[in-house]
Amino acid sequence: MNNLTIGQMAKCNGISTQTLRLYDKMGLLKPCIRNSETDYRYYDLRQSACLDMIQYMKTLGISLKEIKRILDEQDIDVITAMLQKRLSEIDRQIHDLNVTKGAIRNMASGLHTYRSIPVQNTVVWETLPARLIHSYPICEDFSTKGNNYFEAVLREVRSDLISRKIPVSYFCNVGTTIHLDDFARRNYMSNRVFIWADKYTAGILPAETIPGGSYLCVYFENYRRETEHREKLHAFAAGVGYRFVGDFVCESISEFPIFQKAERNSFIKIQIAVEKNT
Amino acid sequence: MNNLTIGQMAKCNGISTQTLRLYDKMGLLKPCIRNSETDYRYYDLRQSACLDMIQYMKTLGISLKEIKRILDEQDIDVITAMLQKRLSEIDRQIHDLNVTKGAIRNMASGLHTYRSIPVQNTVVWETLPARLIHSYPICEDFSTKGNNYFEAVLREVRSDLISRKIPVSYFCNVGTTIHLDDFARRNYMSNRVFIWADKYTAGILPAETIPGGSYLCVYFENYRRETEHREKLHAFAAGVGYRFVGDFVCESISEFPIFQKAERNSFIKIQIAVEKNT
DNA sequence: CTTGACATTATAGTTGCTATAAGGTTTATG
DNA sequence: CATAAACCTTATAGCAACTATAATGTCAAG
Repeated sequence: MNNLTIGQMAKCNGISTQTLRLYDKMGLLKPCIRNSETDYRYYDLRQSACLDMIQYMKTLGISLKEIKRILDEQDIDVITAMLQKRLSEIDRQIHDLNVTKGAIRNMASGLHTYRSIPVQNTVVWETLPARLIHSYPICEDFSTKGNNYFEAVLREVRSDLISRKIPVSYFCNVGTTIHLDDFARRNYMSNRVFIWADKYTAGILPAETIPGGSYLCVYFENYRRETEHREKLHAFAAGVGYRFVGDFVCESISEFPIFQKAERNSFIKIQIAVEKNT
Repeated sequence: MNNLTIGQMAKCNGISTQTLRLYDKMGLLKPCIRNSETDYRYYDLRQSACLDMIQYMKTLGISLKEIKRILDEQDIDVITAMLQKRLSEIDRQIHDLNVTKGAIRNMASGLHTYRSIPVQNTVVWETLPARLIHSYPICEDFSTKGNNYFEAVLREVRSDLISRKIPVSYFCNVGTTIHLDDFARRNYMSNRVFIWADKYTAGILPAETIPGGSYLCVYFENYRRETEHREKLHAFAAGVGYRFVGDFVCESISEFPIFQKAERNSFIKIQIAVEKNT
């Protein structure tokens, strides 16, 4: 009958000639006729049915190798099993994409906070809601042991998250706390590193609560200035007659290695719960 | 201070040495020290911060090239714009995955029907619900013009679907109808090709209804036997005193180019609405 | 009979790695 | 101190599903 050249067949099916040649080479779809002198390929329009099937399986996310296997084996059980497998893969992909969406929103909101914060390097008073965290107990003075040591601790936390299959994005807003009494005595010994909890991580790690209430906070941009700003909290509280009623919290709102590749550079918010002296 | 070899740095960050070398070559992260004699790379643990950022952006689905651009440009606006773009990409991906899920379920149910259908090549009586379709008017007698001609029509439908950004999966269960009067007169002229409508396609193409009711149906496996089975419908209806009250519908339930690469090979259900003669 | 459109093969490029080869360096052990 | 194990270096190829290009051969129309 009227056979089609590779170009015509490609046009009819909305694919490229290269793709048809690839399918031929892979054994997915051979042209029904091959001119033995010129090596030209000639297709029957009815072979489009096979191309339809291939394209369809491709939209299901099946690899060409698997498609070939399916076309070769001709077993409905194999197809059914493959469809089920693909279905659960898709569910996982959708789940992952939703997690990623959360991570992106989180990063965007950190950047937004950074740009819209009115005052940096100054004590501000905020009412904060109760928040959930997952914490890793430690007992280190980062201000004397140094930034390098902090990184080492972070590496351990990160490994733990990965081993628990928690997306690394949760690692992007890490915080530390200092026990109330230690902070009051200016003994700046961090007692835990934490990440924020949400409904997804709550099922994987046990969560603790940072209570809500009145907080004194300072927003600033460099870890090295943490000591300086902690003193501001002390001075402010003393000045207005507040006392500390909760652990000191140091929270990384946004990371900026973009501005300094050599070491961690965060936009930081330190905070401590206070009450009026009675 | 204490610098790390590429292997130690890789281990700390849970990535391979090859990946670190790649990042170096791409300019994403250069080791802080390079021995000019041995070319050995030495990293500072604090450079992990940059790796964290890279890994984080990777989980957002950003390409290494883009990540490099972001690290180089150091512009928060660029980052924010990128995050927004990525967010809408993800929404589209989730949408597409849901469409794919529907397509897989559809294929699986076709295969299931094929395997669980009790009787093939025999007239059965079914009560069918009303169904929505999108149709392409034609005026062709495939039984004389041939299978090849049918393919040509299908190619046009397919192109139209693609141009309207309807997933090709909808093309996988295509059907044809013959007008009631033509069928009754044994004038087997197809008046339309259709695909099934759903909530997704309904917003893109105008939908028509195939009415519900009592149908005489035949399930069979080869297009070539359609004429033969149409006669069975005529004979059965005449035998039990039914008359045709709706268009003849030929529906492809499942495609099997797997069993015959040279041409279309479907599991087919033909059906026509009937009522008892009064 | 030439011209332009089409066909052929072979090769390289895309992405973000991983794997391997062939060779040099460091460190630990006997 | 010699040697081996463990590490480092560069360069190259492989993955998947194409796309792009080059160099060459064939076909149909004017």
